[in-house]
Amino acid sequence: MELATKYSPDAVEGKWYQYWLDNKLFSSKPDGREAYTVVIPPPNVTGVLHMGHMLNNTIQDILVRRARMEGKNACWVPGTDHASIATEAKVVNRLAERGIKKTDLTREEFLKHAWEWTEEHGGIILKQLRRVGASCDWDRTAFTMDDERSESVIKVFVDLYNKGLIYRGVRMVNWDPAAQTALSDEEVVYKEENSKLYYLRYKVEGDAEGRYAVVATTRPETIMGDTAMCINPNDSKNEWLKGKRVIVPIVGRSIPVIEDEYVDVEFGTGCLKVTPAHDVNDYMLGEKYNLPSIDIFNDNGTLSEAAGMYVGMDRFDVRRQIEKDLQEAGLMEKVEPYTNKVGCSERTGVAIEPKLSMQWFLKMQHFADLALPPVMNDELKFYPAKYKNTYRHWLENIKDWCISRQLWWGHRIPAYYLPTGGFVVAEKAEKALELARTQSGNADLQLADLKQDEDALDTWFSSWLWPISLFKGINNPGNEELQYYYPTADLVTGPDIIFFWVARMIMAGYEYTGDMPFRNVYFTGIVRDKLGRKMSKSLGNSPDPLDLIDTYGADGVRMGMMFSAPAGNDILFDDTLCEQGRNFCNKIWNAFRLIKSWNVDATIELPQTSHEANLWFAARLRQSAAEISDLFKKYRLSEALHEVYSLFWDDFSASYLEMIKPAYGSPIDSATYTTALSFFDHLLHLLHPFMPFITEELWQHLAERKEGESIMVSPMTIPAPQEGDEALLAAMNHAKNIIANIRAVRNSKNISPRQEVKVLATPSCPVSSLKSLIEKLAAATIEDAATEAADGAVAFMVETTRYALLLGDLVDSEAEKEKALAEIKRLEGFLMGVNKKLENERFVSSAPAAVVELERKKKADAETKIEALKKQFKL
RNA sequence: GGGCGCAUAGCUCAGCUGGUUCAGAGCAUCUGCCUUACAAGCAGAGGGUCGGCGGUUCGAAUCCGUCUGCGCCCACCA
Repeated sequence: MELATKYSPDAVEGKWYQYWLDNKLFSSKPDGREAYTVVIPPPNVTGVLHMGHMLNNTIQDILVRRARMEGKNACWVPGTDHASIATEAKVVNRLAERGIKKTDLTREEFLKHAWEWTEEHGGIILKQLRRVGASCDWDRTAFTMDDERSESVIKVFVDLYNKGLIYRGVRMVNWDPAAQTALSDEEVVYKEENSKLYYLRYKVEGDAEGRYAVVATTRPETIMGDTAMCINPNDSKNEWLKGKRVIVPIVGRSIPVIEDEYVDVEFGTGCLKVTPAHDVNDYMLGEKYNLPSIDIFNDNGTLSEAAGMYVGMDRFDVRRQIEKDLQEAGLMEKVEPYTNKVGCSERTGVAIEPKLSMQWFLKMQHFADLALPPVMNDELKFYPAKYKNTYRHWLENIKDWCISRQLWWGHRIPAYYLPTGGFVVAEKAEKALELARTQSGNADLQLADLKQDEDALDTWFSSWLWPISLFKGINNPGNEELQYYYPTADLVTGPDIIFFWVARMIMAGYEYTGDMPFRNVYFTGIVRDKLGRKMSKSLGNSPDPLDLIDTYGADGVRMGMMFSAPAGNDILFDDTLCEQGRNFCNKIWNAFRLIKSWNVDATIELPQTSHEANLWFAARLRQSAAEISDLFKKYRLSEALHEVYSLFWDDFSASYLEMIKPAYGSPIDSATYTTALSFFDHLLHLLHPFMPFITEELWQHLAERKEGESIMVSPMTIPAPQEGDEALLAAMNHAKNIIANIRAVRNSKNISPRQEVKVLATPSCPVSSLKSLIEKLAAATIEDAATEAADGAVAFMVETTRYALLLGDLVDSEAEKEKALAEIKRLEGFLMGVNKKLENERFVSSAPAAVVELERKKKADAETKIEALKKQFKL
């Protein structure tokens, strides 16, 4: 088949993905091979692919494909997350567009809409992942709210409740007035905001002089909830307020002045208003001093009846209004501009309201104790390791996890309330009824008498089971699949969800399987634009990955992402990187076209230059493959890619192919041709994890393939580096230097290198002869050069080629000698240091044996080197 | 406020236990080339007191101290 001059991704990518699917090449079943398992960080079921997904899933695919070609049983499990708050918000919005309010619907009706939405939009993102080339085992596709996963979640809830780790209680929680639900601490993000600091006058009750205390606050709208004023007992300037009562401005209520060292003497006036219902610290003071608590807000952020004033107004409108009213009443001392940090909902963006409410909590200390040691002692590795610190800090200061959400979209809490008070927790309603009857002593109790808790569980309460529940490990502990695939190998995710997800999966892993959920965690960076800004919808600086794929091809975009994606570092994404990726595809394509264009003539003898080239590139390939393996082990994927890139471009295309290339129109000998094809095959294997499509296409062209064969599942067979490789590589470097010299001379004399020269020097070639040859070549016309070939000392041929190969030791000039002298001097200095180190008993006895050994080796190497140099230059 | 990390070419970064990768790579820039696989290409060139200042050492991009400037995480003062 004729190959197009330029590579066209469109003609290739869809075709091969379908081929892989048709031949079930992604699917995995337990067998005798070593398992390599990855579970996808489940994207939101209704989400669409963005650059973050692109990066994350490209990395996973690279790891999975590499493992597969290494002969492992690779299993990448895809799935989606129900993302309760985000999805529920989207459904609510859509209903609103149709004029339907959530409050007008029953739970069942609402859920019907939500499922409709999920089925309509769900899985779009999974389809998009196929365009990226993701080699997931699609037969295993899961959803955090499918039957298996839901059962697991409920089972775990009941189990933890029975273990006494889940409790219900009134606590100050982060309330999202837009979503009207509680949030966990992790779902609150602090944003800097320019606001004002209001100084309010609290008149002292019964003070003859009419004096007042001044309180500084950023939230004057909460004064209706004030139940005390607090001063620091050591604050001399407020000493006079001790034991007094003050009047809340406008409200007119009399409240006590209490004393606590919590109050910062330096802030504002040193007087703090205490609103136990609406501030975490005030709540603590309220508990300590037994203060009443007045909840002045409704769930939607408007003022409640309890406030007594401004009822029904929004909290921010009240702030503006009360500012005016205080001014008019002469109760406002002053207003200052003030920058503070306001906690906002991660999902809806509105300012969260600290609110007292009844919620479900999970005790975390037990889990922290389980999850900290394996990470700290590197049983479970983090890449980059710096995140170990972050992880430790969080676990050492862990707080209980608020797991209930006032949402309908999610796993409903399996708690059932008895008509007489109290509740029972059970997986199924029938079981709950049984328990309820026992608990209440009322055998006539009916299902209808029980009322199930209205709340749903935090989304992460299902995600934390993901690596286990995907293999049915909760409902069916110790089953065959779980034993085979678990623990999974690598988790690839962003550092932003280290607490939400990574830490909690580790906890659940140890709790429910007694083992880690994954052996390694690779933290990706955040994808930013080339100016370093986070990609966001509002900035409009986030390209659509699918558009990029249309332009550059999936392989090109994957290359673009990986070119600059060191683990844990943010990546500054730029389209030109994809362009470079696309160009590389074309380079590979053209290299293949060249090889395929040659006619083989079995009667031709193997030319000496080609022989040397074959030997050299084989050595280079072995060396490079070993290097790449090492980089993969260290998860330095970007560097591994650079290595493959340069191996293919610089060494294979620019050097090797040029060396073996026959004259135009001439045939090639069969030994070289076969060798070149085998090199190409090896290179495709090295490239495949990064660029799956073009490598499959070319691999299929490389030889006759049977239906169902694929590079994807064909093993990588590059041998390990061998004795003598280094000498070959050194010889090639030497040859390149000589060529560079020839070119430099030609360039300096403005001689066009239209026709270049292939030089072949034997090891016995006298250096002096070579030097004069270089001079002559530099000036030579083709005819002159051909004449020179008659000289027996150096054989060379006129060719249209760009490289030469030169074997043998050719170092001999004065300049080289000087360089050698300098080198000897440096080595001697080095030896001095090493000797000192080795003579130091403390070093020898305390340093690890391997380190001391290394020092000895370095010393020996240096000595040998000096010896060799001296001998060579007769010093 | 507490913790972690970063600063090397115009940009993005490598540089491991101090010397044997020691000042590097890719991109960008500039120069010359439509050359018989590839202009999505080829051949070259320029560009850095390794953030500042001190210290340790025979020797420092590398170790220590300090200052400056960034980034991230955690906590949060009303």
